[in-house]
Amino acid sequence: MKQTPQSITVITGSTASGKSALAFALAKKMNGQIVSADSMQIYRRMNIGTAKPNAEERREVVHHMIDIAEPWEDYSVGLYREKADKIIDGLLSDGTPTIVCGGTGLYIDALLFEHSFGGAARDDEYRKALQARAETEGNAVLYETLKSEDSESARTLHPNDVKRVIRALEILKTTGKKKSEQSDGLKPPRRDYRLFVLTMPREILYEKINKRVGQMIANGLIEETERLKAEGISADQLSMKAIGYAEVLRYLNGDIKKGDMIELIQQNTRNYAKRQITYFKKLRGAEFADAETVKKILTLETQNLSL
RNA sequence: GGCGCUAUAGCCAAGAGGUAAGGCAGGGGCCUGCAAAGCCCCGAUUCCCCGGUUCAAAUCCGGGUGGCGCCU
Repeated sequence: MKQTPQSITVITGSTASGKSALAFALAKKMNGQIVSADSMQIYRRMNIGTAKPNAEERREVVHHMIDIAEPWEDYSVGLYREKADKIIDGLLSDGTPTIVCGGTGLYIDALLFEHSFGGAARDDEYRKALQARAETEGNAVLYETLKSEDSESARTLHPNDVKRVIRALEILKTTGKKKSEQSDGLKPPRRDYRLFVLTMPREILYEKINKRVGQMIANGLIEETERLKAEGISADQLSMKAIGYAEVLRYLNGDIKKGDMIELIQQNTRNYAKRQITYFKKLRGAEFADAETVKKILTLETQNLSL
């Protein structure tokens, strides 16, 4: 992908890979703005655990797609793309350098490539019904149903991946069409982009993660979670499934000890980082490099651009 | 020094004459409106070492080594 004025720079990487700092430095230098691609930083009042840029940073550089939802709301990729798209189009139209930064692979995927998302919104009633059926009759039964109606989609899913089996059936019901028929196949790009994935040796990354979790606790993650809990936000809400919050909630309920809580957060974060990396590998056009290298590449390019 | 117990994967751990459960950590992967979620796959040709008994030993016997406990 060519770096044109109409092109966006995407900086991603696993948690603790240093992407936020790099994006910030870059935005400042280029006088650009940042569009976050993070499924948890969208929630207000969840600051410490999501490693959200602080007030100072947000004063210096405009950050979009942060604090746009309440912790009790159910956000989704579809909503994200809709809103982020408008912002990006706006920025590009008046020539503002646009930097997308975040670690939610699906969000970046949705921004960069065509996704029909089945053309169907959710149907909570139906989902609940199917969920109940899976629980009483077993995952296999539900899977067989999908198999008979949409064998194509069934083939790409595992019977135990109930969530997706349900979604495929949901699409079938609400649109009358098979999910497999609506898939976009090769997923053509929908924007000009330059996509960087920040890398670092696994052991170092894990060390950084472990350290950062300790920092979050010291910075008041427990207190922040207590405040959210006092607001009435419960563990089954999507926002509270976020790593850090989920474990602190268990600690506050007396289910686990503090030491175990910290270790659990660290471990879950490590596992998550691994999953993120797996996702990034399949993003087309991704360039993998360590933060220093990416910084050098981008610095050179922005200099060329301003000439 | 004597006596007792113990030794199985990076860690925890089942096993008790018939050909090495499981969990965790770790690794690989999937994903089209909950994605920090959800889901799938992968570790011991070998049980501390040496010898013996047996058709057959991680399992029984003897010796050695390490660990734990007790005694003097």
